[in-house]
Amino acid sequence: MSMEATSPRRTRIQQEKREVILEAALEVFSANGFRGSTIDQIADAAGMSKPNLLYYFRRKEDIHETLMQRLLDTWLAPLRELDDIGDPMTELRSYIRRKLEMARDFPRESRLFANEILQGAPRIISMIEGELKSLVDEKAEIMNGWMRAGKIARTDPYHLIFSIWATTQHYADFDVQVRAVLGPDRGGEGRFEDAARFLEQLFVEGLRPKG
Amino acid sequence: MSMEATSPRRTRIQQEKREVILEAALEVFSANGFRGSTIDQIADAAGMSKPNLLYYFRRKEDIHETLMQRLLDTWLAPLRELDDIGDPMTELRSYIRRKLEMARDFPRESRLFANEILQGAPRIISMIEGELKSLVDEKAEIMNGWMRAGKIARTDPYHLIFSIWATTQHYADFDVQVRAVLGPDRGGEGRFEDAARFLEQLFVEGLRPKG
DNA sequence: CAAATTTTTGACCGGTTGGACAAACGTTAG
DNA sequence: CTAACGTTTGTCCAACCGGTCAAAAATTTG
Repeated sequence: MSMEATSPRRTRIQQEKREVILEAALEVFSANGFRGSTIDQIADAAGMSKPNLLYYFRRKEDIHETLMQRLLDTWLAPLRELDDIGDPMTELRSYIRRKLEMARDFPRESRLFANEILQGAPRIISMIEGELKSLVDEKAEIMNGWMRAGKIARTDPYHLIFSIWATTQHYADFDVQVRAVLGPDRGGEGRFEDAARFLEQLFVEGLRPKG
Repeated sequence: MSMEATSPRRTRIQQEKREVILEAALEVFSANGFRGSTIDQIADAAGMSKPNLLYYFRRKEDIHETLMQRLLDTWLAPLRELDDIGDPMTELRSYIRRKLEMARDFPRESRLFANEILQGAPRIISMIEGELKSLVDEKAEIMNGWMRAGKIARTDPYHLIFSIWATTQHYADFDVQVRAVLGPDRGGEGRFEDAARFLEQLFVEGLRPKG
């Protein structure tokens, strides 16, 4: 008599297999997009049959939805850590570094997110307008404080956040292009070190408060 | 007896209809991606039947390929215009402005390109490794000259170009997110003006040569 | 005009895809 | 052991999708 409306209450096997499926789905979705991926591909990658996979997730969309919900949490974690306790410029440099590390260590998550936004964010628009916007509003207010205190240059905190997102995620989402342009010699793992150095210089100098 | 191997030699109707199809395909592909788009959708948007569309483009891939070839040319035009005749900082500011204008005026083209790169650029990897890389190499060398002459700060010209691409294209590719975060008041057309002001400040201050 | 050529369409086809289903298999508790 | 429950799979289906084809309609050419 297990009603799953209130709490899922899942078996040990169900928990494990769902994790396996989500990992496989992340791989497939991030590489091919939602419509470009098939349940068979995900089932293959998860090492099980298609009907078996559909026993754990009733519909293809359910997998994607679960993935996106978890994604936003981990994806916004770096921004959540930014607060006005420490030195402003140090806080910003840490944020940029953490965001770049996420692009390096979790490129599939970044591409999954980019794919969704590119398609108009049909499945997560409410999360964007709600949770994400609130967080950005909150952090933008902190930055406004830093500007009033003369700790960083006066500028638009929203576009500052956008530019940090854009420049860091670029190394995950446009990885193919980055590696192709840098060539075999400079396109190796060291490219993230180079990017970190460049971005630190750009933002630190770009936000240095006017004397 | 028209062999189209050497030169296409197309009818007036063929030229016109092919343009209509490409315009419709740009709309559909940029919104849904290649695999997410159907020939029927494109035919509908072009105001003709599917077999009729297939009379002008034999395969779905042919439409996409034609679109991508044209795209790269117009997309790289702003970078092509950058040269070392004028003042370095003025050149860079113009480049950023032009690139941002492209994101504003041709968002579909930007999203089509982003979609392709996200999927690993399967259909245009050769153009990226060839034409695009050559152009970037050439312009990076110009920037190196500016740095040696002390006109702009010493930094990595490749990552500088990446950061300009990333920040400007962000306003086309992540448009939904940008508008949602800025909200109804600040998310209107004025967001491009705000972005232009912010980016100008960031890059001009960030690249100011050390005295 | 009439013949030749180009354009358009309805009908159709084979392959793929998301998903349903019942039956088989495995596991656990009494 | 056996009944109950959880897991797995083979089979099937309807919808969709890219593409073909023959024939009709429109246009161009002589």
